[in-house]
Amino acid sequence: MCGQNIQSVKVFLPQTVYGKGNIRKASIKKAKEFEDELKGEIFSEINRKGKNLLFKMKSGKLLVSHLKMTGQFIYDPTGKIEPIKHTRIIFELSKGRLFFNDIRRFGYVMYFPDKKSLESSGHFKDVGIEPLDSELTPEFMEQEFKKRKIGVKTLLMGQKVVAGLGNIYADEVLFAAGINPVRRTDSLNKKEIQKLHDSIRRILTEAIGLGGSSIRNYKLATGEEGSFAKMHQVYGKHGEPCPRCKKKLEKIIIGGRTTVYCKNCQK
DNA sequence: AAAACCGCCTGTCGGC
DNA sequence: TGCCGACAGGCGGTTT
Repeated sequence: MCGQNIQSVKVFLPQTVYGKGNIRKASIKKAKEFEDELKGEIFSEINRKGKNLLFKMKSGKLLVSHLKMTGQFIYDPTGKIEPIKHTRIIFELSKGRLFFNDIRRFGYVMYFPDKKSLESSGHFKDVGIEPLDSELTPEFMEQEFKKRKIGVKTLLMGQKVVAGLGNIYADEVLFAAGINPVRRTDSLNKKEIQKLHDSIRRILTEAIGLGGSSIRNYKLATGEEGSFAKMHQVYGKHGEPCPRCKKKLEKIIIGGRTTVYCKNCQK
């Protein structure tokens, strides 16, 4: 896909290309702007920051995308694949087409004219350190944990300190570390934070190796399914016996999200 | 100021 | 069989 020229762009769902905070202010004009600005551009590189995708054009123009729950990019070099009911954007390329599909309309693809405008937008101001980055040290975590009075799962789910953990991995990591998800971050001691840090590294590394979790049809870019779901210890298993102590796994709601943990093993 | 809560979305599934 | 409510969850915006 990189090196390809964009012949034309068609936005089918205008809210897909709105800026942060402008989702409600529907405007067809903005979609037209998006289409016009990208016409003739050439894809040069694709990167990732937390859960965001960053597409860079040869001219310096940028696209920032978040897939949220159900978004997907499909590149079809043959040009034979047809759009589906949930196709929100089509990029006509010099060779084939790129689709942005999204069933639930949470995802977006935002346009920025250059790096400076992206920076000044503050779009990434709440995206913290990558969980597998060597900069995410136990010492850094301890320092961040100390200055907050929120539950440890809430912190892991928010992206401000650690970027990229969602509901599945927050639950799995806390189980592995033996930490109760409602524990306040400022109550965790050095040893617990060390264990949490190690669990984050171990579980994410393993999950990536297995291609992720692929619950409910989520797939890899290749169309294959990840197999980490087989390794889940607690996610989606409330009512079942704890794999460690055999006591019943509990289900609670934290921040509106289902949380499964073992009352006995997670202190 | 910080933390908790709400709303956006549609497909799927269980219960009646 | 079909309807209908509950559920799935990232995270910005709003309320407490």
